[in-house]
Amino acid sequence: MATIKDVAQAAGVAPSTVSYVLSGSRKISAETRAAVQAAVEELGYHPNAGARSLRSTRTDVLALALPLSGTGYLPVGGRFMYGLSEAAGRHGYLVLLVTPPGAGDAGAGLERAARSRFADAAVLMGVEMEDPRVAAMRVLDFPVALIGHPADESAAPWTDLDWEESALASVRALRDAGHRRVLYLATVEEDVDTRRTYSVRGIRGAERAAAEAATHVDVCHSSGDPAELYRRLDARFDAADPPTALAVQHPAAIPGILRHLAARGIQVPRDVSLVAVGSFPEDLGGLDVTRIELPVAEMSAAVTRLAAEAVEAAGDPGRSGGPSARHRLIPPRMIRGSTVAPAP
Amino acid sequence: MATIKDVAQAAGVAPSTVSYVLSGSRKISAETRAAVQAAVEELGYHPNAGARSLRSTRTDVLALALPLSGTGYLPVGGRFMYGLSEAAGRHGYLVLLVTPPGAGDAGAGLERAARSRFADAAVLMGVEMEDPRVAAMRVLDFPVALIGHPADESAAPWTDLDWEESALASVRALRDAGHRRVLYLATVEEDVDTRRTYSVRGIRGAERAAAEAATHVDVCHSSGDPAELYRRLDARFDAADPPTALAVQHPAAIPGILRHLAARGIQVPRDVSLVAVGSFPEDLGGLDVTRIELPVAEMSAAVTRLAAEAVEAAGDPGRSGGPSARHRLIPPRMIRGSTVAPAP
DNA sequence: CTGAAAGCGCTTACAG
DNA sequence: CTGAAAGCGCTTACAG
Repeated sequence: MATIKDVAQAAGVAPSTVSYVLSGSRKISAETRAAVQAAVEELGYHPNAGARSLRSTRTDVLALALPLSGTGYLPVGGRFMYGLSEAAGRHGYLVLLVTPPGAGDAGAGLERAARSRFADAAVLMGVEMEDPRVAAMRVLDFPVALIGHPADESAAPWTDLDWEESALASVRALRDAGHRRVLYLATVEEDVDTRRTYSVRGIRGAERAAAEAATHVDVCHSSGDPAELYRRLDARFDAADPPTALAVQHPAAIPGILRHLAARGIQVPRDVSLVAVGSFPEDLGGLDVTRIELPVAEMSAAVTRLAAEAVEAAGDPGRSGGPSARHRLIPPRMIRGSTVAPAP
Repeated sequence: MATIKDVAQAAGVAPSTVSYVLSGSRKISAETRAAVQAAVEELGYHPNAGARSLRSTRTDVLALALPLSGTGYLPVGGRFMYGLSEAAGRHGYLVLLVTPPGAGDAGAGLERAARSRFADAAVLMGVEMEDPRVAAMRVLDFPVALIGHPADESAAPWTDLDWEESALASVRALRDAGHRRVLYLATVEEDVDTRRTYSVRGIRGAERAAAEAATHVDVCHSSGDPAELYRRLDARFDAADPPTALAVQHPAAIPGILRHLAARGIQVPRDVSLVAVGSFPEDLGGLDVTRIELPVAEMSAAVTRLAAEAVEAAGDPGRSGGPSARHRLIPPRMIRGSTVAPAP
């Protein structure tokens, strides 16, 4: 593989000059620059990543800390990996996947990635309200940006869909259609239990909706086990006062829910209205569901920008006064489908 | 961040001794080793990745070349990212995502990753029958392993589900249930057109099934646009001799297909039987579909092993005689669900 | 069984 | 406008 020396020799200049041409951090005569660029092209030269990072302490890599799999949001993980890889690429970053450790200690793989300087910053997925990884990275003085809206908004830069407003808007849309008994199906309970930000904030929004209006909102946790989920639904629909509408923050379950309800003779939207909270079109099996979509591309772009800023800030001296805690909270956008009808 | 010098100082030994303790490539007295390990622990030392790779030409990173998104297999990408990250982790590797370039030149991002030595080897997804990335990486002498069964089986090490046998087995299962007119719904046509290995081989299997037996097999390409897909289905079901069974290699479309057929009064399995070729349970919206599952964990483990071997081989001298072209072709395993019934 | 030293390929003050 | 030189943090022959 060609090194900077090879390029320098081919161009008839010093290695340092090649470096300056490539970084653009010094004025170079047009002649010299052209010669160097020709040599670079000719030799297919790309600077060695290890040498560059050793010297400059920049790797041009973002570590993406994956959430534990096995939750109801598995498909989401894949979307963010794609989305972040693309957004990061536009900023000149590559994305390194960091799988969560088997047990206990939050951020073992992440900590290794940080301490070994595999990356310049970490992007955290599956963020919890009080996420231990944030503190762990702060100790290491390692920049982070979160996909998730943590309890302490100034703990680290973050971006998220406004799940609280999303849940609220979903219930309101059903209320405005005349529904007075709404079942809010939250995320799977593992996510609730670990206090994932989207779980907690979605439920919070549902509870706010319950408090504000003439609509009764029953909050029920979903389950990764369809049979268990259907039992919970049945309990509600067997009750004296069954819901007339559903807001569902577990979009992957929606096709199955519709099938289960249909088997009970319950049609959407004839008998029950439905809104999906934070979904992709693909989650819905081609159904034209009224929904709030998860803006993955926008969130990926935002978190990349925040991470890049955090990297810059870590280099600067003016940063010592604590994290700047910029964030981007994305308001919900409702997409009207055909699953909301006036209450019977 | 602690360096090897800090550890050496704390342990009262030379830096080289620390290195030897960590690599295990030299006999070290128990005393010395204990002192070094204590210092490593104490300081939370992790060797700098850049320095290590600069010196040893090992990065402990695998580059995962992503397929273009937007195909019918988007969810699959996410599964492999998770699966590979986990499998790679067990072999001591981290996974770096490499997004395909916007246009033309196959492997620009990949080529950069290879030339800059961001990784020790590349794992290719979305492999085409004659994949230009394989040749590109060979020129660079960069090890690869493929998730996909290429035309030239000895071009590079690879693993794949045996899609040809999978399609064959699916049609045979339907034939054995008495079906004589089977519609094979292949992958989305973009994948067929780019000659993705799973597309081509799935169709090949369907055609073999057509040739071998008293069953008529109609091969139809799927579409990422549901409306278009349903038009194609309608054309078949409106024909004089409509199919009595479907084998579907586009699992994400199955919930929608069932809904569309139901709207036409066609019930599964009463009127039409169905087999899914290469799916995940989640693709199927909780339906108990008779299917051949895509063994992501097994494939991830296999491709990791192949990549690791390719890295070793690249270091060895005995390798110059061309690629060893090991592979692992995984036979289909049929999971019986409730969507296959005797032919009417 | 352990250490001193060279050098991997860069970047960036220092010098002119 | 350009170059010679130091050094980032490791690994690994070389030496004892």
